[in-house]
Amino acid sequence: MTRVTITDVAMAAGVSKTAVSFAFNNPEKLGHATVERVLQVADGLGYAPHPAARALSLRRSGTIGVLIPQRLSTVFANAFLSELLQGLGELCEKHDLSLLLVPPLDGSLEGAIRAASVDGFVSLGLSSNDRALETLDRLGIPTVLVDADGSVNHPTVNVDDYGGAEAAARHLLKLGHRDIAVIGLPPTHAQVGLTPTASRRLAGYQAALDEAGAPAPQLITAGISQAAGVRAFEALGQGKRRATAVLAMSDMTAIGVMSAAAQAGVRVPMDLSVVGFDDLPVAAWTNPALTTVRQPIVEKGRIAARLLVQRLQGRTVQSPSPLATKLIVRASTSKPNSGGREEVIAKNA
Amino acid sequence: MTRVTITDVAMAAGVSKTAVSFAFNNPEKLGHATVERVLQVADGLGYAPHPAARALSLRRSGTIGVLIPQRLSTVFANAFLSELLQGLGELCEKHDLSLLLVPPLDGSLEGAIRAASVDGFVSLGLSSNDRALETLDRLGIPTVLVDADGSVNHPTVNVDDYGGAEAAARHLLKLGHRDIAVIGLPPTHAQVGLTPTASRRLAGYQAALDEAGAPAPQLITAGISQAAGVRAFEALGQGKRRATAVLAMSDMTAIGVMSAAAQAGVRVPMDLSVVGFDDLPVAAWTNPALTTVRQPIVEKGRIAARLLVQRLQGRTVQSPSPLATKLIVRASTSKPNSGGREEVIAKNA
DNA sequence: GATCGCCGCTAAACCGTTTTACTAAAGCGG
DNA sequence: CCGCTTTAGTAAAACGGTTTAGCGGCGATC
Repeated sequence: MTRVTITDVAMAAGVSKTAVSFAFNNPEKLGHATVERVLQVADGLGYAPHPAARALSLRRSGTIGVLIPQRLSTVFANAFLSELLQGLGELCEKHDLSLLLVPPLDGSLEGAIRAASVDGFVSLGLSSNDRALETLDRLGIPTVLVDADGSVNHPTVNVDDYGGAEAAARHLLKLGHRDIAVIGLPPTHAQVGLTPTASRRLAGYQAALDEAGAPAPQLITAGISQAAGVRAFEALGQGKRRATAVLAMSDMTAIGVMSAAAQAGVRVPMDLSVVGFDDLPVAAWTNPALTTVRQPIVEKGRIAARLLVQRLQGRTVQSPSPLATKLIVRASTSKPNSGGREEVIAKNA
Repeated sequence: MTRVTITDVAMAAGVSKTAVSFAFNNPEKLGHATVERVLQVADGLGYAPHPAARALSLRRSGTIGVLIPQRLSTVFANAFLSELLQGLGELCEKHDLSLLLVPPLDGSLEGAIRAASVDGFVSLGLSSNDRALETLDRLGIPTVLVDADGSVNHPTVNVDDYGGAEAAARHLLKLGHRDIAVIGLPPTHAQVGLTPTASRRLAGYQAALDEAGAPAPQLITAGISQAAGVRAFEALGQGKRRATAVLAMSDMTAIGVMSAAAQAGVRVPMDLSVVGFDDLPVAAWTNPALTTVRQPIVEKGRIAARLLVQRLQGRTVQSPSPLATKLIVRASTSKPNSGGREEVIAKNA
């Protein structure tokens, strides 16, 4: 039992392949009666055009790829991608496009790129020297960058990472913190240095600290996951002068820090203030609710998809200016030592 | 500037197309020197085989589709899919497969199915009478069902929804609740009745209530999202006899109920007990932490992917027995009126 | 009454791979 | 030096669609 092809339909309807193709795609080129009959026969046989054959002939697949620099099990543990896909999905559905998730294949993003049958890519967090970008250019596949360095070749969607980070650090400084730890995003797959996002945020933190004459922060490089936050909390303890506040570059990391803190009997925010980044939905539900920097992730996805669709339609597009970020102050930050262990115990007694 | 094809490489290397193909796929059929030269030339030209052409010729695309019965922006608002994709992704990466997200195109899942260039499908929450299933059968695409009715044609991965629901209801009954509301999942796209999952859970709730001789629950049909939970909470208020406990079929819905409750000054669990379903990571972080039924979503994804891969390799596979669910008791449930508003106020006074 | 244009349809080329069947040359034992 | 088997490579036929160029027939035009 093999798949029914256009030839089968043509024979069954007593017409040529061309006629069948026209019946579906250019019905006005055929007599009304013929169209009717062909469609009837096709339906009866359960015919559906072979997607790959169609893609080969049309030179388009109706699919856009999402280039993901890490393993799916890692990256889906963070709601960031979910949010982005909401935005991407919204536009894709509007334009009848499918979404292909493209993680590194066999450890290599470049291989995955070559193997993906897509009309264009939305690529996440690639720095401008990434070899994957080079591959994209050589293949000439339209691409929109998200969370990347500015690029001449490709439109790029970014948020104001620098400003958001600066606001977060200033918030802590204003509360009176001096000893601050920064938990950085680790380099992703085959990335030489920091991700573009991470380095912009780091610069923002640094600027605020410098401005206030605060000492250099303890820099901890952890992952993007909750588990990474736990590890980061442990690293925190080892410093001679324990930081009173933590700036995390992702909400999930911040959550990991908070849960590890709770485990260790360190109270947030009394003993340790924690600031996240992203403002994922979950940030509002944690206990205490997380102070964090909001970035419009869904909107980022929408814009990226819109830009890509426009490029696919042949229009030339420009990178939008960075989207605004905003500090959302909730309950995970307070003045340092605003109720240390002893103090709390005393109160309860 | 057009894409470089196998013919270009062949000409540049002074060999036939066949030789180029062999150099990549059957190097042992060629002389060592030739292979070397061809690969060199190909690399120099930046050649990558056209995925669609390859798929057409090989009769496989190296992609598996995830059939999603709702819009991406809806379904990604719930971490359920993220979890499932972690499991699916894990196995796909191991087997060098990509994942294509296939939501209803233009409102129709069937159209999306026909247009998708995939080797197989993992399909979510389709009931056995869904027309999409019929389409899959006619096209003869290997499919594994998740959260579906048992099917003769396709292996199916399910969890013990009935048992989990029963345990949840019993928990509330044991605490002393009698007036219980059930918040059901709504029918998904083009679904005639409840989703298979929803009806199994409903049966489980019902069985426990019947067994205890409790009155029939107030049945509220809301969505899967947090917003749906908020709506459900409002519907709750309208009944003459206000329920003292809520059984939600999804953690996100439960969270929506809790936040709406907080907004309305109704305290959880003192005034209202809430039980979720899924045990998404977020359930542990809410305030109060959510009592819920745990199901192994990641594992479900892994198993579904493994089954599909085996089918693709030509092996015949059997549906595994339903995976265990487990009630996780946290802080969102307690005895009814265990501290009603008045009581609390009195205490504080 | 020949010509023009239009309608309805088809043959054949093309998209870019893989693979089967075949050939020319080389190696080798007798 | 002659047949026989490898070896190294190629031509051509798939795979299943779309699209271009063209062809016969027929009513309207001059």
